[in-house]
Amino acid sequence: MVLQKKLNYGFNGYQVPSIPTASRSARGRTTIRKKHDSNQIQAFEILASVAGNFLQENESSVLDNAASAKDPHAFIDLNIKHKQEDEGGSFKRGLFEQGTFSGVASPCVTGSQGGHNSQRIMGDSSLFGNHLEGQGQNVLEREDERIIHVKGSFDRLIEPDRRNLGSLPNDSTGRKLVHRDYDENFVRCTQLISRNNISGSTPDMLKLMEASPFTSDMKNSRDSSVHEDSQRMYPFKKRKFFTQTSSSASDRGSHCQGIFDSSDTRINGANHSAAIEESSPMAGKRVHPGSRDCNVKLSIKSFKVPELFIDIPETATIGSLKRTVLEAVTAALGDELQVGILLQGKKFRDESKTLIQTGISQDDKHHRLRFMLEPRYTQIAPPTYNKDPCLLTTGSRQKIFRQPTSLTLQQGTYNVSQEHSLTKFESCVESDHNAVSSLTDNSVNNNSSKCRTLVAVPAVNMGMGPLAMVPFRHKSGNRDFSRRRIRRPFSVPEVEALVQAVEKLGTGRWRDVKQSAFDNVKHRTYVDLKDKWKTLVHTARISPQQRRGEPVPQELLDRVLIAHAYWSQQQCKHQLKAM
DNA sequence: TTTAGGG
DNA sequence: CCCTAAA
Repeated sequence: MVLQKKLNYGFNGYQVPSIPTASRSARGRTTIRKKHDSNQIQAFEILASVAGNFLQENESSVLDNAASAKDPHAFIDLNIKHKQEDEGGSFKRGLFEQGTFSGVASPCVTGSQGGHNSQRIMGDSSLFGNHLEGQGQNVLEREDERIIHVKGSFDRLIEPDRRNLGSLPNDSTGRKLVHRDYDENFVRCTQLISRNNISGSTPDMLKLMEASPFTSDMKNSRDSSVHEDSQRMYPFKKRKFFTQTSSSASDRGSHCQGIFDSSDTRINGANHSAAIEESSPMAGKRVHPGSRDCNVKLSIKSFKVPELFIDIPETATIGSLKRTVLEAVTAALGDELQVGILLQGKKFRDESKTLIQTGISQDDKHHRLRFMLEPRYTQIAPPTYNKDPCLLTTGSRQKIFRQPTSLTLQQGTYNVSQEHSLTKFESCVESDHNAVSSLTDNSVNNNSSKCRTLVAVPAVNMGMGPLAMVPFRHKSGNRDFSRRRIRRPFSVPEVEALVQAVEKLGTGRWRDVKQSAFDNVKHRTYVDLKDKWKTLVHTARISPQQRRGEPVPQELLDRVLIAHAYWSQQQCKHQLKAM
């Protein structure tokens, strides 16, 4: 029942320090528990070197350079961008100063939300996704086994959601079509393996990034599951403490929860670009004294995670796999991490020095800039964010607690025939064609014109400094967090069903509409349907050229307008009667 | 919980 | 899609 085949994934990611242990509860659930004495974080290093303007001048050398790294454990690809100060898209150093590490973990591109005090950091999961997807076929191939081990590079266990494990179906027979919904995916992650066991199979990250196997190999796969969420992002959304204990979305119960700090933080992202920006109070202070016209932009393009073992049912979707991995990565990064700076092998402690003063910003390939992830000294005063971007830290203001997610996989044969009636969806196997289209717009912030890249070379495998032993999470308590649901564009058949239902029931009875046409579609809530109708009406009113996504047949849009007009009128009549 | 709307 | 005030 449990795996035998191990799939190797090259996660571009951090070497994740903390290693919780997994255990099984009586109910067979896998839970994550911190090992008593491994409740610590191993510091690890990311070695980087300034490599000049390669993005522009010699990108291939960068790739080669990085690719030649022998130690797969941790290398990080950084961009340093010199950018003329311009109000529009200037880099905000805030992130580095305040440093949500999660933002680093997920290559981030964020647009500053003008006028918002809150930060919205969109992290990118595609980085993981591409790799996973690239080998996702392997997963799909394993149909004879219930569980598949996914071996990545990650020093950490992932924990499934305890809440829904119980719902893991034992049997797929006799089930009717089910949605392949993340929320129904069950993922079990149990053990981890030595970090050294990379099997040499850890794909070169950079190459993967270039090749993006998923897009090339999976694109034509018949199994839409391969497509599923290929380009999706999994933003984390922070919740306000003490508010909203439940969500209206019915299918969110199994989402992992956690807590972010009180600022509104989002993680989201774009493909492989790793520009990191942040809108924050710090944004206004980004000008370095003495170098006010030249910012150094650092962006972590990629990173590798040592090893990760996941037990995952073969019936799990690629999407759930991705999510699991992402979950693990983000969870592992958690809080309590900070980044130390090593310059030429020595820890650089003077945070007041500027990049220029330290030479980091210079076009110098010999600086050997390193970053070191390390536990945060709890007894240490919070880093001074305002001073120097050299220290990335999760910072006290940016606590991000995460809990492993639970993905329950509704086992069941995924029926390709996609039987659906116009009025009732019992199976929704969309292939999300249009999800792809929205992704071209990444790396927006990569103004490569003045971009330098720090090529990370593999870190010397050590990093067990004195800081290595620190409780991973000594602060327990509120960990509630939920993530934004994945985007699931409505397919045409769904739209048709919706239209038909609304034609029949009207626009004010979304619960009935849901029940009528989407009763078995768990990921479509009545709110979703209502929202979709709203957008449909809007879509129908705008010119076809302005429409995006999978085109909805004009005929349907016409019906939308008609139905909308009709029911609006009915509503008016009712209101008049009531008066 | 649903509805209705703004974000 | 999310968040929420209202119903």
